[in-house]
Amino acid sequence: MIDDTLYIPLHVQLSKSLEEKIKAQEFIEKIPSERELMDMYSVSRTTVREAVTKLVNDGLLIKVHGKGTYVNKKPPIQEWLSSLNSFTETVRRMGMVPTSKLLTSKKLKADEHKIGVFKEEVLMIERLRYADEKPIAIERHYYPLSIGERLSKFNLDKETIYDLLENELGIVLDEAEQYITSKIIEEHLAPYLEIPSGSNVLLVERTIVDEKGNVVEYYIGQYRPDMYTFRIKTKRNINKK
Amino acid sequence: MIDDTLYIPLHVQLSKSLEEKIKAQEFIEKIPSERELMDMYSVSRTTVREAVTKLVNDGLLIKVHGKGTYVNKKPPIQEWLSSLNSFTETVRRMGMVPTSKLLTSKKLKADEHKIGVFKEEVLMIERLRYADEKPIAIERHYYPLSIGERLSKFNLDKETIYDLLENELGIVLDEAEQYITSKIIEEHLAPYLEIPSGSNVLLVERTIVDEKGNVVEYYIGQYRPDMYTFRIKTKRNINKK
DNA sequence: GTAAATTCCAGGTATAGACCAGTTTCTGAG
DNA sequence: CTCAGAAACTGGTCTATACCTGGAATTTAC
Repeated sequence: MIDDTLYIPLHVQLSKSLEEKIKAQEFIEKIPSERELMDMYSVSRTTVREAVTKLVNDGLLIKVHGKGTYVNKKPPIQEWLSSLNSFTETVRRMGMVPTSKLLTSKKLKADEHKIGVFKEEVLMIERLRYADEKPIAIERHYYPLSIGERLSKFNLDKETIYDLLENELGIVLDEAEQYITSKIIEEHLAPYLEIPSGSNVLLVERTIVDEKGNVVEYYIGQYRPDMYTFRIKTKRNINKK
Repeated sequence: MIDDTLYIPLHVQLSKSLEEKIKAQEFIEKIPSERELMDMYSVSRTTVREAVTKLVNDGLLIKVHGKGTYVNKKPPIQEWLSSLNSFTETVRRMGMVPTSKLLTSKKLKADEHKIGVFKEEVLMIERLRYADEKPIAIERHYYPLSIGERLSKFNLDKETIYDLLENELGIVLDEAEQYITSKIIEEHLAPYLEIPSGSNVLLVERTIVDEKGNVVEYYIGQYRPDMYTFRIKTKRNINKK
């Protein structure tokens, strides 16, 4: 079950194994106690706790002192909003496989979509996003042409856009301002997400700027609320003095 | 420096001590090695690592294998209950007048609803929130009785609860974890928000803990999505070199 | 019968010690 | 003098052990 001849740390192997069993519904509500896991996998309690702590931080498990460790039944995908993450990163961290399908990629006059942040032409990229082959969201990215033209040379089905921006185009994503609300899905998009038209979606609107304050991206995402939750952890006094 | 006669766990004390020193610029770039910290504080390496790991997760420190642990010079922006949480403040900033109507205030057994967030009885406060006399949200706050009984002596139609908690009751709100998603409104609440039953609402779920990790509040808010948007400003966390 | 005490099992904290894996620095052979 | 290689750092992994606190069931006392 766990192989210590591999180079992979035991707590990582254990963590993955637990994650698979959770997804496979082998643990429905409660997972075995830490001491039981010690025996089951023949590792020390420290290793068990390290593996479990990882899954707790990822939001998959919830520990209750004196009772046990439980499977979190909230929607499977939770986006961590205290740092700027992409769909790809988020889905992957939840132990699922993210994929994309490119729907549209075209130039637009900035005023067509009433996008105040851009003045001239923009490139609009529309993608359908999947997690484990289930459609989760429709995302629309808008870029100034200077960025968009370089971006459109890549395979946007495979690549994660933010990696491309940062690593291939050398653009630094610095700050983002996001709005989250909910609305009725745009009629023609309902079939893509495999939900009835008239359903509600989570709407995310985002503007990203670089270090100099230039708008790098404007983004609109529509997410299935039964599959996606935004998660925010805040702590006081970190930057306050 | 560290007192093990207190009830506070050593790794928490150490973590706080390090956090203070980081903020006080006592560690400018690199913090002492784990083995040095062991000697400085007379604790085991496990304890040191636990304390450091916490600060790494919070984004204050960055570990580099073989080199050392460094102070993150771009700590993530973490908005507290400013734009994101305080209904009162948010509405006021939009130039509207926030008001409240107390719907319910009663004691409940804790066990029906939640897994282990509360152990004993709780006080539940249910309020209808208005902006310029239009109903916007229904909020439910749950408090342990020790807090709830003191809280219920105040006029909850007028006061903002978080001000009361901090300024009147002297309770320190330290960390909050929140989930934002969307769902169908609870049938009986639809008339309060003046929307058709079956409408979608923005759902916010939140747990706030104090410095020792005790749960101070559990909260559920249901917002009219046509009237309310959550705004979050984030900075990309750079975990590289 | 019911309430208090006991016991067991859960996670929480903490120690000491061993060894592994990158990185830098020192050192000695050529 | 150069530079390979050892030594001496760093964090990373892992074991074994001990005792604490919280929750719940069971036993015991009244």
